[in-house]
Amino acid sequence: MNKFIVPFSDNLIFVNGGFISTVRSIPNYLRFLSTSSTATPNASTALLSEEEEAFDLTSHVIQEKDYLKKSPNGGLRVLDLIDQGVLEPDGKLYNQLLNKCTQLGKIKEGKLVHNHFLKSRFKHYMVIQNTALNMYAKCGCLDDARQVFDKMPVKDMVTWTAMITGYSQNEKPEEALVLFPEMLRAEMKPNHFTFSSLLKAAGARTDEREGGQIHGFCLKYGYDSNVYVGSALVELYCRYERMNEAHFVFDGLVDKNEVSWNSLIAAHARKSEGDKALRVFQRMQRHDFKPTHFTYSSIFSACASTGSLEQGKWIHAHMLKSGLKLIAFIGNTLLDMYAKSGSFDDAIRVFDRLVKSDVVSWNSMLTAYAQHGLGEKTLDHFEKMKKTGIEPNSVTFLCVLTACSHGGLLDKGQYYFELMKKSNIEPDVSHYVTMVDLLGRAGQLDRALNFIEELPIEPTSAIWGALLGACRMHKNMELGAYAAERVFELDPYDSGPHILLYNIYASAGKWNEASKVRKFMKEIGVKKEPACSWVDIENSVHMFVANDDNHPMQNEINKMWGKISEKIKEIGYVPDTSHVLLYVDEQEREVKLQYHSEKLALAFALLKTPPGSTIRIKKNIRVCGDCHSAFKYASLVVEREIILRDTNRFHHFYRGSCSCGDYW
DNA sequence: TGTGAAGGGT
Repeated sequence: MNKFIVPFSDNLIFVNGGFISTVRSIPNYLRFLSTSSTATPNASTALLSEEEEAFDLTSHVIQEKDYLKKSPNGGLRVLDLIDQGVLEPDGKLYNQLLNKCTQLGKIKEGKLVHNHFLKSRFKHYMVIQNTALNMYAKCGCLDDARQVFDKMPVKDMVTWTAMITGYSQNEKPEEALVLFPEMLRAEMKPNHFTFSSLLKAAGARTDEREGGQIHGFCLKYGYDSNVYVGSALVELYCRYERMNEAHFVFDGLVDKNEVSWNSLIAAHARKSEGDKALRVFQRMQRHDFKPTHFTYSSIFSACASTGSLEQGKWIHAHMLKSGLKLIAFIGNTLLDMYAKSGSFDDAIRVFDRLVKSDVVSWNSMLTAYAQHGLGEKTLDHFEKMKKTGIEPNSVTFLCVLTACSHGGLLDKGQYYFELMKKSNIEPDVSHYVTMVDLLGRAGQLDRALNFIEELPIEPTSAIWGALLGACRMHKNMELGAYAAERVFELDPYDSGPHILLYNIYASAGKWNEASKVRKFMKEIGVKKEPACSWVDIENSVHMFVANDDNHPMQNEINKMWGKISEKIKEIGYVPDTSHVLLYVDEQEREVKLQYHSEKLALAFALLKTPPGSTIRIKKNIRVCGDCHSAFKYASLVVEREIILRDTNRFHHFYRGSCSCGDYW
């Protein structure tokens, strides 16, 4: 493991892993700051809404000043009372008022209080100036905060830190980092507050040297063992996706708290490392730390990404026992986990039990309906949402349009696209892609092309890709080739469009053209992602790749599929060999079909799960037409519900039919 | 009387 080297001079800056660079003076440090900037969300006011409803500046002051009880008016009555000479203000009062405005995000009132303060005899009080600066920064008014900062003739360490924090928390990491050397030049000594904000800022940028340098300063000033700074360091290395370093810093922390644990769990969740996230979660409890909203939110998100339904259910039970309320903060990820793992009914139950839902909860539910092919139900849900007064946003409309596209609801899709524009929500690329998909799937290929040509933006590869997909579906070779060319001009290295074009040619028997596509792919070095399926059995994931016969139970799997195949043929299944897009004879095509990864996964699941239980399979590409047909018959023969999640949506096979109504 | 770190939907 690498050691951290402590710099003992301002002229030397070291980072994790050893010496990176020598900086002779502080201005040189600035050269390390590149210009790109990445955003970090700030959710500090997430749980304030109930208190906000009860906003009343006066009532806040009343608690401490009895004579104000006689003044029933709220809001800025306090300022009037000062003007009328009824109330003699002191510095503490201005601070209280400014802080209350900060806490409730009441910037308009805050500005009035600030202006009043500037006319008062306390206007030179640095502490109150700091409070005002902090108020502007917390409310996202960075220009106002900066104005306060620039006008302050005397600044202390809190002034500098509040400004740095303001930038850090408002997605201006570069500005935060630039201020640090200035602060040092002004001979201010940074403290643990300064470092936690600087580390957050550094974590939002791509140049890892910056974070390393700040880490060096933390060590130099002796703040690395502070619990806030330590957690920020863990988070920094998580943001850089350097998990070994993150664990190394974490293990070295004498003082850990929930935040340090949550950072690690969230980072593994972001990287879709569900098993690692779960391991940290279990360790956290062994060390007697209580999981918080953040912990559960991350854990459910990790389970959603890996489709670990059983583990997710176990943690859900754990959460219920802990007594934490099902607020949107956790509920939305829990809902998403159930939806993504195919437990649609559980997703609805979570939604219905949410203590307070927000626009994300509604959008998540809309997504769940849309992905399960329930077009009309998605639209009902959307109408219900509007009645509750929750404002739809651009994601809401994307969910609605996706539902229309997947459900074949052409007219309704067009209606909602217009409604979106009328609601002053500007469509973005994702909406345009969905509209092309909607028109294309419905077979309106010319209209889809027309739509693209009239777009107010330059069409992207995703937009042309949607048209290409539709051409594959409707076997339109000429337009497909045209769309493919546009995609290749914009993004030649994505394998998907090449495969689509190959499939268009191959399914039409145009083997010369098809082989040209293969040749072109080889020339530019694009490789086809192998098709694979997963099935989760007894807490372990089993993966199957098409035509792969390396599984230890391969013989049993083949025998099982052989049995199923015979039975489904008896009731009408006919292998559709047009889905084997290889230049091979008919008999070999049928053999190829039976080794499709989803069929192998299904046969294995039938061997390993009790009769009657639901089978859940995941696939990395769209299900093929033959497998879709075979699964419908299989669900009848084996009397099981089979849920298949592919890249686009869910298919629920039950009693011989599929929830998608064969439209996908 | 003032300053800090952790989560989510297509």
